[in-house]
Amino acid sequence: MLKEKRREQVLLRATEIFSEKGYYSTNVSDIIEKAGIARGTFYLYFQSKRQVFDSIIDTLLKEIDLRLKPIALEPGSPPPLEQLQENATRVLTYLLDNRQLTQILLQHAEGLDQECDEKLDGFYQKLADMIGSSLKHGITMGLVRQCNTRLTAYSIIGLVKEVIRQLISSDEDIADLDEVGEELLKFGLLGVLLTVPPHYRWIKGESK
Amino acid sequence: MLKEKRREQVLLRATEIFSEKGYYSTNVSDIIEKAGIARGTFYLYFQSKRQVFDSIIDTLLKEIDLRLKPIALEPGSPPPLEQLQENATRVLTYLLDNRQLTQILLQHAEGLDQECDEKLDGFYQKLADMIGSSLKHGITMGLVRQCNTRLTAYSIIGLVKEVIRQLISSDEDIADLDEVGEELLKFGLLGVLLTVPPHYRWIKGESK
Amino acid sequence: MLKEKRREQVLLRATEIFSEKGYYSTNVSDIIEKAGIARGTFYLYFQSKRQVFDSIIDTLLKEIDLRLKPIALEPGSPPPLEQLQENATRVLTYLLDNRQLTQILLQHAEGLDQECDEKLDGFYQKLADMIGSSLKHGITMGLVRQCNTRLTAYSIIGLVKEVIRQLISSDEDIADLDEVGEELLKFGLLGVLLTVPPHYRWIKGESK
Amino acid sequence: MLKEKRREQVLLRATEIFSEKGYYSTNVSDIIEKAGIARGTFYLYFQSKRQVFDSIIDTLLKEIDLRLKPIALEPGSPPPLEQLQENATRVLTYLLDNRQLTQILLQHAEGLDQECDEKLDGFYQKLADMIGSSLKHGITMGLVRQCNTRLTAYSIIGLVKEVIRQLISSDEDIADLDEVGEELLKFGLLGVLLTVPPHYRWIKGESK
DNA sequence: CATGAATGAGGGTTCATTCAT
DNA sequence: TATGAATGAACCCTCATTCAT
Repeated sequence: MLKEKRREQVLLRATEIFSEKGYYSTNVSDIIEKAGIARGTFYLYFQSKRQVFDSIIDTLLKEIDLRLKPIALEPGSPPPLEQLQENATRVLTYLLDNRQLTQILLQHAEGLDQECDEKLDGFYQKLADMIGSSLKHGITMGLVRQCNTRLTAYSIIGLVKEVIRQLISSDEDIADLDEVGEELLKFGLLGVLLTVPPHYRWIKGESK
Repeated sequence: MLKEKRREQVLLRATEIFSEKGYYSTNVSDIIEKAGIARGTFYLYFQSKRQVFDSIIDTLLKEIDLRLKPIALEPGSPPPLEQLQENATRVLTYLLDNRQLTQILLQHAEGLDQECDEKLDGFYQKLADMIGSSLKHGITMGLVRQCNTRLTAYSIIGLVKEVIRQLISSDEDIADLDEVGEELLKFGLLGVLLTVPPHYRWIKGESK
Repeated sequence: MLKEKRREQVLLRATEIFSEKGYYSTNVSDIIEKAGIARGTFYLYFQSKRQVFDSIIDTLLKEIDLRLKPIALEPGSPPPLEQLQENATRVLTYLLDNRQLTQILLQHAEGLDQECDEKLDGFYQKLADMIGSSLKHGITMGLVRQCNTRLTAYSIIGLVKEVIRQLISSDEDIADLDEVGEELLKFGLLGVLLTVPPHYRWIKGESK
Repeated sequence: MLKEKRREQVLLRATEIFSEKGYYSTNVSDIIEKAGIARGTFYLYFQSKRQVFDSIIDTLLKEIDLRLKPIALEPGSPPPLEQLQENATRVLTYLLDNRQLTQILLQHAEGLDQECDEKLDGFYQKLADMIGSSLKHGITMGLVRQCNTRLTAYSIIGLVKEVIRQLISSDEDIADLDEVGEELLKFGLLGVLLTVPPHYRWIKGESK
């Protein structure tokens, strides 16, 4: 449909500008100018400037969601870790293929206002739940060590977010995405230590 | 001096509001109302609304910096990991004791505009360098496994940022900060695996 | 075009107010109120209050310029003095037909700020050059007595400016513009003396 | 008296700034800073910023007035023209010795607002009356040709104002003030023509 | 559907003046 | 008398949104 196409056009242009300047520094004027439409036309397709931003965020979150398949635990399914990594790969590929969207998500959406924050919180919580479940399952299976799964899940999310932020902010094409993925995975799975110290409280004489 | 005290008062109030509503949604009117001063008085202490925000951020970054002592490597120094953890503890304690400041740093400063982003980038880069150096040193000493130190450093930063964000956004008093610290440390050091798998490519038949 | 017409409307109203109150005492509120437009509309047609003023001045100077035809010296041209007087008549008629503009030029533009002063200086300098050239030509032709042409040119300009200021400030319709013109001309050409005194230094025994 | 001295100091400094930036662009801050006094102190000596300006103008007009001696017509007095020129010399010397004051008078006072304009109008009118009387007397004595004395008086004032403006705006020290005076005088007395044309209507076939 | 002129609430900032010390 | 912190009215300008064409 033509209407849908036009709307898409505007969203595309708006994404460019939002990703560069953020929500508040982007004017409707910027958007309509770049989109080549009239002021009034803009309001035919969107109710407000804010709706454009929300639209972009919603689409993005949905796209990420689409790439997150629940970990199948039935016998015969691929190993859970493999499934987890496939999820990660799908999402990361999408994010790196859509840098402007990712930029908006990581730099401009967070802290925008309460409404937006709640939306993101919900999303990350869902993600954390998913990761947490996998961790719990891993623990049950004896693969994963005992840990606070919620905390660990958020650690993983934060770790990935920060690295993506870095990858994106530097304009360099990611030389070797696979290497990055492997590094992250190793870090998440193995930590930084070369060998696990023989006794656990090796740092200082902690009582706990 | 009295003048300094007044300024501090305004900064305190501004911090409250900025942390709640972010930079753009906060009006000078909000600040002066909450601070109980007249409009003109505000501009007696600050050149602009933006300067208030910058002042807050700069102070915060400086306070964090003060708590980051370079890792001493001389013989007789405490173990590097212990020093690293002490740094972390000092910073985290400060951040959790000043939730509003932390909220501003993590939620509202990032993506504010190019200038602010560059400031933060510089700060995190310095932090990453510090962590990276420690990692390199650990590798040399045979404590830390081979890894991309820069990537790993940013992973650690991101991990900590996200967990703090979570701790702060939930209004609950952190039940057991020590536990959180230990969990993070374990995750960073050991990863999530219970045992290191015997052969390295245990996930799927990767070519690399 | 409609847009141009609206702009003209605003300029007209602004001219009224500027001529009465000067630049600084005129508010944008005054202008939009008198023009019957909304605040935002004003900035649709002008970038700033200052631009309105500049626009008025620029147009005025251009209109004056249009009425100043260079003195033609080719054989067959009308006598230079006649051309000069025609220039003067054209300009004066315009100025007296547009009293508010003239008021702005003579009372409010001068001393507004450096930028405006430079603009006016440039204009008057050009005018002085034109008059100066005519004087030089007159001297060559034996019509005009030896004199400092630059000084004399500015004298003429000042003389005219002041008289116009007077004509305009009194609200009375100029009874007899022709008479005024002739008086000015006579004064400029003949001075005030009835007869040239036989010897030059007739006032007091000057050494020079 | 000390109080008077302090006040004088401030007026001096204010004169500097007003002459450079004009009334509206000069802040009380500028004045007190340059005068080295506190904000409150300023208002001990002056009721308002405007009063400072008025004070300056009033003093200036009074000083000029002091230098304008009425033309004595009693037998035995010096020739009126000589008296007139002495007046002019006294005033011009003062104005050129006090360039900043003159700058304020000629560039910034005119058009400031109605009140100030009326004050100046009054002053110039008085001046014009004085010159006009002399002219009338000259006519009676057969020295001066028939003319509209009021118009001619204002012509003379305007002529002098403009030339002074020029002399002052160029920072150059006036090389030869006497020469300027003589030029002006010649222009005023003789006009620009070398010889009076034999028949009066020499420009074009005017009916008058 | 499309346009773009018009709107006006609201924002940040300035600055002459006051007043408690 | 001298100070300078405090005041708040007023200013210019922006910009998301509306609406007549």
